[in-house]
Amino acid sequence: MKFQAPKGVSEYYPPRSSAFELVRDELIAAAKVSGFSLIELPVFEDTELFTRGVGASTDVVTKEMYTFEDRGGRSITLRPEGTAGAMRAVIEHGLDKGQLPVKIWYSGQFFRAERPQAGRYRQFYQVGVEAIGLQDPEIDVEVIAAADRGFKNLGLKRYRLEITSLGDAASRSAHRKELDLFLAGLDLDEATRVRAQLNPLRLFDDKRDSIRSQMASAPLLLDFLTESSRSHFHKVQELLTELGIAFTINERMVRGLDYYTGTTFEFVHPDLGSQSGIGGGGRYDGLMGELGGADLSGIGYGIGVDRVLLACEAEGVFGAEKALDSLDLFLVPLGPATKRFGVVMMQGLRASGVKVDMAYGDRSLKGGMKAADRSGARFSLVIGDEESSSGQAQVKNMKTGEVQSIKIDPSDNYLQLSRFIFDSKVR
RNA sequence: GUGGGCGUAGCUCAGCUGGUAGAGCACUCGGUUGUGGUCCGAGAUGUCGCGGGUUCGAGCCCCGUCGCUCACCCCA
Repeated sequence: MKFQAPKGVSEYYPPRSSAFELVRDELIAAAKVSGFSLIELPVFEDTELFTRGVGASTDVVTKEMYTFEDRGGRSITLRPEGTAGAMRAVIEHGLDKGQLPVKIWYSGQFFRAERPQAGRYRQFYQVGVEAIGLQDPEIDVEVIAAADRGFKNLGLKRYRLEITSLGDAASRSAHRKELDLFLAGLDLDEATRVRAQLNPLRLFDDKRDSIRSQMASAPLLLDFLTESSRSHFHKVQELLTELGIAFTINERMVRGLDYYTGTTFEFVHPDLGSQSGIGGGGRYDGLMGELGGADLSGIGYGIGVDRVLLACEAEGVFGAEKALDSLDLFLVPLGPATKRFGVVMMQGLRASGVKVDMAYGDRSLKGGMKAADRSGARFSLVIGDEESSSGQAQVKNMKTGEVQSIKIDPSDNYLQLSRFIFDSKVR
């Protein structure tokens, strides 16, 4: 029996894992620099949290949740998204009773039992933020800008931001009335009609030509916004423009989770295959109340790290992958005695923060140098009997090939060598 | 849940109208005394996804099955 990873999971192993790590850390860094604090959450929750929070009619809840019974007979679900769990924690620990807004970020694995496809996995990785307790359009823009900053810092260029407003409850019910009337006159198959009853907005996102052409003349929610919704959305656009964040209005944008209201947005990338969304989010006015907390509004996003990685690779924003987290130094010992010398030396260097590894096994000099090359280390250093006894060695710059004599002295923790390496890093 | 494509060496794949398996990359060693990348030489590696059938003979044909993948529904 040969074991295989479960269907539809993404795994990252060297060398690509360092690219994944970089993407994740950059997205997190953007959240942190925007003033969000970490909230560390469980990957499973009470099933009802999601049926109530995400919405019982959504596809996520009806057919995509990993749900099981734990030993105490409780129904448990692996989290399919982050906001519901974050709100639960905020309410449970009374963060909503402190100073507002509450600004938190999270990251980790999420789970949806779907048929896998390019960029769509059953276990996927997300970095998200939530800002709770403010109605101002400024906070909408701040959240969007935080996501945008992450993408920009990674060097992405070809992504696009799409925004819309789902309005307040009055806007939506006015629109729904018109939309239901319109849909009643369409030629739809049974499954689609059922879907339309649960949430008619979903039909805007259908990719089938027969539906698309019929929906072309459907009444748009944006045309039904109340005065306050309209003005909020307008301010969001103004501020985005002022910040130089390009966007397009997608009046047909649909999100898969029921809790979204008002400002809603999605970042899309053209090079990912069918799943073009790399991140998205929006405002959720009723969610906190629905989950038993104070009736506060919030806004947040979730960014798919797996997809952003694909986007980065499609755009070629990384250089050689092995350079991403490459070693500073690679030691090539000759013979057993110098191997011991090398192990001791590495500990000394690591203590001062030098990233160092060495050739193990009994490799020839050529083999050792080859290993040094493959490791991607910036410098190599051969240690034989001569070096260990004289305390003098040649550091070789692996890129330029130039060598330099340097003192290696255990008693000062190889100070000269580590200095040399750090100095060369600055350049 | 529905539909398409594909399963041959670690990876990417070739294998003509059936005659019992190959390339490139990667890997290891070497090209005479201690310096990698290029070049040259040598070497190791496969239950040709699995099960059954047709045939003197199946990687190739047929049936089934499992897996991967892409797309639809939907979504990060």
